[in-house]
Amino acid sequence: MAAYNKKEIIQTLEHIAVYLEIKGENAFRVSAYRKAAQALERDERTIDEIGDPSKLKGIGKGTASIITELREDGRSSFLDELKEEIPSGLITLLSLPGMGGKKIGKLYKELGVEDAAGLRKACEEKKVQNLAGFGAKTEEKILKALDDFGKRPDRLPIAHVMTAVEDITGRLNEFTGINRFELAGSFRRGRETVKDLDFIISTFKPEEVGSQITMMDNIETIVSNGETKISLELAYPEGLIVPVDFRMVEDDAFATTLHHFTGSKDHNVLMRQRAKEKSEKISEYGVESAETGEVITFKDEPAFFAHFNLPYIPPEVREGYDELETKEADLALVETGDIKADLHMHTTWSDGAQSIKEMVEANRERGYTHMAITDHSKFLRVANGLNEERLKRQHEEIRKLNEEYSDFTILTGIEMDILPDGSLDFADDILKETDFVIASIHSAFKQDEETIMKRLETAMHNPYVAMIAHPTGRLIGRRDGYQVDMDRLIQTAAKTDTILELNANPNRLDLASEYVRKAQEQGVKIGINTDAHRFDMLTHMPVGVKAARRGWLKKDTVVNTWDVETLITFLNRNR
DNA sequence: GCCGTTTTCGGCCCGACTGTTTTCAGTCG
Repeated sequence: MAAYNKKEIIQTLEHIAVYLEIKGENAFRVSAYRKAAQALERDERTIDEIGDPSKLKGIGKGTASIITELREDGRSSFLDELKEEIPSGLITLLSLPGMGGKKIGKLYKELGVEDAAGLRKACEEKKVQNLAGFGAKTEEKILKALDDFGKRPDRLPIAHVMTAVEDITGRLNEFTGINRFELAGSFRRGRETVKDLDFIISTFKPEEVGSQITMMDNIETIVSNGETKISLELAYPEGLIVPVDFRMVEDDAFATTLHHFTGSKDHNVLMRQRAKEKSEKISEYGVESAETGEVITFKDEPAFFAHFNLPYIPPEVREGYDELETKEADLALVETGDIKADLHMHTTWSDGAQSIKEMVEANRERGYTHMAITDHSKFLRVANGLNEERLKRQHEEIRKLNEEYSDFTILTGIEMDILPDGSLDFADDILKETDFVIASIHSAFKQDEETIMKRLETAMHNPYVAMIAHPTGRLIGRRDGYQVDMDRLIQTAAKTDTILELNANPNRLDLASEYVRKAQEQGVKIGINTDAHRFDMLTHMPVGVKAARRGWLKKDTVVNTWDVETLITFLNRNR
C-alpha cells in the first residue's frame, strides 16, 4: 500500500510547480511538473497499478523519482528544500489577479515580502511603486486585490450564471454592427461550473460594438478594454458578480476564434501540436502555413477539424484527453433532438406548481411522445407526498387523461423514498401497478457509506424499481451529497439492470459526467430527466444532455431516446 | 523538466491587454 495516494501525489507535484514559479524558475521547467501531475490524473489506474511512472508520457526521470519517493515515504525531499527557501505565505499571493511568479519573486527578493500582510504594508508605505517594472497603478491594483481577496468564489455553478447568459444574449441580439455571436468557453463545453463567460462576436465594426458593450447598465468593473477584447464584471441580483469576456473578430476568423476560446486549453495544445506536425500554426485568426505564410480560414468548426483529418469533435469532449484519437462513431453523442420523453417531474399532487393536465400539455409542446408523472411518496411529508390511496386516485386520473390522446402516452409513476432504515416507502403490490417507479434518497444524508449503499442496493434489487434518481444527492457548490461508493453503485446497476439518473437540474447534474461515462462502459442505462417542479424547469433538458455528452453518452444508452414501446418492454423485464 | 521517423540539443501553443516603458515584460486564457 502506497504511503501517498495518487491524489496526494498530484497535489504535491502542483505544489512544487507553484514554489518553482515563485522562485523564478524557467517556465517550461515549472510546467513540466504540472504536466506530470496531469499525466497521473489522466491515467485511470491507482498509483500502485501504474508501477513505473516514467513510462507515462510527460513523466521523465526527474518527476518519476519524486513520484516514487512520495509513493513510498509520503514526502519529497525536493519540496522540503523548496519550503526552506520560499516562505509559504507567498503561495496564496499567486491567486491575486495580475500577480504571477515573477512579480511575487521580485517583491520577496527586493522588499522581503513574505505574505499578504507584508505585501499590504509594502504597498501602504509606497515601496512597491519604486520597484523597476512596478508603478503607482500596480500598487493601487494590488491593494484593491488584497481588499477583495477571498470575497468571490473561484468558479460559479452554471445554475448561477444562466440568467446572465440570457441577459447578455438578449442584449447582443439588440446591438448594431454584429454579424453573429456565440458563447464559448467552459459554458459551451458544458462544465458544471465556470470562471467566466466568453462571447465571440463577428463584426466589421469593433469600435461600434465595443462602445455598446461598455455602455451596458450593469457594469460593476471594466477589467480591460482593448480594440478587440473587452473584459467586464457584470452585476446581477443577490450580489452576484459575473466576469464576462467579449472577443471581436472579422467573420472569416469566427470559426477559429470560436474554437480557440471554447478550449479547453489542453485541447488547444493538442490541436496546435498536430498542426505543427503539418508545418502549420493555429491561432484565433486561422491556420498559417509555415512555408508560405498564407493564413487559411474556415466557414465553421467542422471544416476546421476536417482540415486536420479529424471528425467534428463536440465541445463537450474537448478536454485534451484522447478526443483526437477517438473513432468517429464514438463521437456520435446523444443530442437534445433525440429526446422523446421526460420521465421525472412533479405536479400539484405533491410539491409541484402545475396540475397533471398542465404538465402534460407542456410536455406535448416540447415535442415529446411520452412522459411520466412522478410525484413524491408519503414519507416526504414536507413535499405533500402521496400515500397509497392518493396514488391510486392519481393513477385513475392519468389513465382517463391518457384516453384523450392518440399520439401521446402518459406513464403513471412515483418518486418513492428509500427510508433511513433501508426499507422502501411502498409495498410491491402498489409498485406493481405503477409504470415508472423511481427510488431516491431524501433523508439521513449523514449515514456512513455502508448504510447508504445498503439503502441504494435494496432499491436496485427490487424488481419494480426502474431508476435511481439523483444518485448522490449533491448540490453543485453547496453540498457534496451522501456517501456513495460509485464503483459499487455502477456495478449493482449493471447487475440489476437499473437505470441511473442524470438529473438535468443545473444545480444537481447528478450523476456527474465522469460517472455516467463509467456507467455506459459497463452497460448501465442512463435517464436524463428534469425533475421539474414548474413549467420552466422542463427547459433544463438541454443542460442535462450537455452533461451527458461530457460523459460521452450515446443515444442508445439514454432511455429517454427510446420509443414508448421499447421503454415499456424494458420496464416489464422483471415483472 | 521532457522529448525526439528533423533525437542528446533546442525547442516547448499563441496572442491580447496593461502598465511600464519608449520597445517590452508580465499575466492571462
